Parts: sequence; structure tokens; C-alpha cells
Amino acid sequence: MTRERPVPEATVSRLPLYLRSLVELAETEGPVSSDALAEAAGVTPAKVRKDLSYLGSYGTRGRGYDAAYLIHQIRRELGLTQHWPILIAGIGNLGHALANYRGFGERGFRVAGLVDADGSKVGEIVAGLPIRPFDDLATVVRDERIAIGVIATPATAVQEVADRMVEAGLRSILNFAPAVVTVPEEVTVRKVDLAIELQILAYYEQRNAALREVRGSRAASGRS
Amino acid sequence: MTRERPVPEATVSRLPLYLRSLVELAETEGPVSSDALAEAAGVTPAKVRKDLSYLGSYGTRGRGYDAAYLIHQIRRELGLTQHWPILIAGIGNLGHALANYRGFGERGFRVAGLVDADGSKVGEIVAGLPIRPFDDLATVVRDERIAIGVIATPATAVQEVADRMVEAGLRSILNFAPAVVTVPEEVTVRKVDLAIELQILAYYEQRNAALREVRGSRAASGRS
DNA sequence: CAATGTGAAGACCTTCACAGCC
DNA sequence: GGCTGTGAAGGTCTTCACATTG
Repeated sequence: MTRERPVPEATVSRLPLYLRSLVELAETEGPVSSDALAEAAGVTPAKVRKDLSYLGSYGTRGRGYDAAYLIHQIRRELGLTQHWPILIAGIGNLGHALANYRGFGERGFRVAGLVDADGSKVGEIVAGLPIRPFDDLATVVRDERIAIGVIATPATAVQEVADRMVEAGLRSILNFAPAVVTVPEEVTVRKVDLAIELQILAYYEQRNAALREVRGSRAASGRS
Repeated sequence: MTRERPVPEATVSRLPLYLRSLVELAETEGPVSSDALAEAAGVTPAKVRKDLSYLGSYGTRGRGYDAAYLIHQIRRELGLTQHWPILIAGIGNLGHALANYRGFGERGFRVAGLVDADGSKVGEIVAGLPIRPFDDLATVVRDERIAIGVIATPATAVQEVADRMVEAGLRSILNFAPAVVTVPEEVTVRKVDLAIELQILAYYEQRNAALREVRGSRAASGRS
């Protein structure tokens, strides 16, 4: 009789944030209130309470939440009770940085495979792992029980890499390349496009600069 | 009489995606329909039309959109008619990769300054630029007319770096460090947390793996 | 009394479906 | 005829405000 829990997508995307904040807050003693957690995570207290309520009633009215217990519950919900082995395809600038990123190890992941199509890179050791040929992708996935694939190749290669990952059995892909990728519906893809983040910032920068301009000239001409 | 155009946030965050897709589609001749653009960008046609309608009526009924013209309009809306000079603080693994990322140059940005608090790195040339001391941040911002700051330092340094950026006059910050940053309300901060993206994927991976499990055993026991 | 947990209200976003126009 | 542009409907997410409870 598994309880059907439709945790909203928006909530899921904030759980990791709460987790990160709780790990910091857990240093200090005593229970953590939704206000304190909200402050640490940079969201509103109401959001914290509603989000956490989807996981169950893990707080104590009048006191707050026990940090250690909540951490455990969120980890369980996110599936972070185990360390997930990940594979990185494309060991260029970004792939290198990702392979060496300490944060993954501390937060539930282990870089367990590296592949690259460039033969001259094969064999090179990065972050303690040898780069293997692109054609070994399926073998690495099987041998290392890889669960999540990370694409850090040039945009042109994305679709082929994704196809191979799906073929090898991966059902979760994180795509850093600036291109849309098409996969069967049972596969989850998330994307991070660094230039797009900057472009969004540029929009607000431009918009606010224009506002500052207007306010500036208003002030100069003495109007309120 | 400047027309007040409240382009929704969700739309703003998709404009860069349309821009990227249009640049690809512009190779081929003829107008681009909302269906074609939707396909290329990985969204629904209705969304494309509604999003574009906030910018104005730039399409032609019965035909579609002129790619070149739309590209121009979206660039204008996003403020990408100029190349924005950006500064990267923290030239470790990730900072290096960002400094060398070709995509920025192609999509409206120019890495114009690098700073790092580690004295032993100062002077080193990365992507054709010398790393300068953290204390020169304000000077670099002024001299290079930096508009956007990128934080790629360890989490512990984030708040100090952000404070310095704000003090130096920056109003747009992209934060890659896994920590919340507090800034005055006139400053826009966007964040990218690589581990969080993986944690969100882990949630769906776990959830879907459980579903596959159930389906598998159902099939095995002969139920529909 | 203090802080959670939650219905209800409201804001925002997406999808529908079709009138309007080329 | 074909495709845009858009009101209206339908969802989802956020915020409010307060009853509930340790």
C-alpha cells in the first residue's frame, strides 16, 4: 500500500537547497525553525513549511524541526542514501572541472567514469581516473553501475552522446552543452547552459540600468 | 511615453533558448513557423507564440517568422546588441573552464577580468588574461567597464566576494558557489549549483527506478 | 506561547481553441 | 489554407492567515 506522494516539481527543486542549509545549521544546537531555515536557504518561511509538509509532519509545533532528522528525511526523499556513480562524457575544459569538483563527493555522487571521443586524450588520468574511449561508454556504465550521465561535449556531439547513454541504459542525463537533446520519455534530462544564465542576467541588467537612468534624471531635475 | 512591457520572467528565461535555436535555423531559407521553432527549442508551439507575442507582433500570419528579424528583436530585448564585459572571481577548476569557455564570446559576452585571492596565482595568464589580485576587483571593474560578475570561488568566500562586487558597482551576479548570498535588492543574483542539479536528477532516477521495478514485477506476475 | 501544518485566496504560467489576417 | 496572436480556461505555485498542537 505504497502511499502516492505527488511532491510538486518546484518543491523537489528546493529540497537540495534545504539539505545544504540544514547541513550548515546542524552545527549549532537545538531545533531549527522554518524562519531560520528560510533565512539560510534564501526563501520564505511559508514556502519552507509547505514544502516540508509534502514529506510528512516532521516538525514539532512550538519548537521547530530537528536538523539531523530532517536531513535524514530529505536525503531519503531525494534518494541520497547511496552515492550515485556518474559518468562524464567530454573531458575538455568543463569536463575537467566537473571531474575535479569536490562538491560532488560531498553531496551524494562519485565520478566513476570518464569518456572522450578524442583518441589523443584516452589514457590520460584526470581526477584519478583514466579517460576511456567513447566506444567504451556502455562497458563503463555496466562495470561501474553508472546511474547518471553528464554531457560536457561540444554542442554538435550532444545527440549522439545522449543516444549512446540511453542505449547503455542510463535514464538520467545532465546536459551542459548548448543544444536541445531528444530522448525517449522515460529518460529525464536536465540542462545547464552557462551562456543562457548570463543572457538572462543581461536582460535584467539592461532593464535596471534603464530604470536607474530614469530615476537619476528625475532626481536631477528635481521631481519626486 | 515608453511603453511598459512586463515580459513574464518565465518568458525571459526562454528567450535565450529561442535565440540559440533561431541562429541554427537561420541557415535554412524561408520563414520559421512557431512549430519549427518549438521543435528546435524543445517547447510547445503555443508557448513560442505566446512568448513572442510579449515582444510585439513580429510574425506574419499564414507564413511564420523571419528568422533574421526575430533574432534581431530578441537580441535587442535581451540587451545583447553589445558585448558585455564580465569578471570572474576565483580561478580554480571551474573559473579556468569558464574563462576558456568559447560559448561566451559567441553569445554576447567577453571575459574581461580575472581575480583570485591566492597570491601564488596572481600574474598567471589564463585565456589570454592575467589573473589579478582580489583587491584589484574594483579597479578592474572600473577600467574594463565590467557589468556582470561571476563567482567561482569556494562557498566560504562567496559573501565577501559578492559584497566587494556590489561595492564596486556591479548589479548583476552569477554565483556558481554552493552558498546563499545576500545582496541589496537592486542587485540581481542568479545561481547555478552543479550538485543540486544532480540531486534533482537523483530524485527522479530513484522514483522512476521504483516505478520500473513495480512494472517489472507486475509483468512477471502476469497482471496488466 | 511559539511555531507547525494547511485550507483558501491569489498570482503566475501553460494550454486550448479559434478569430483574424496574410 | 495556413499560421499567428490572444482571450479564456485550466493548472501549478506562492502567499496568507489561522486553527492546531506540543
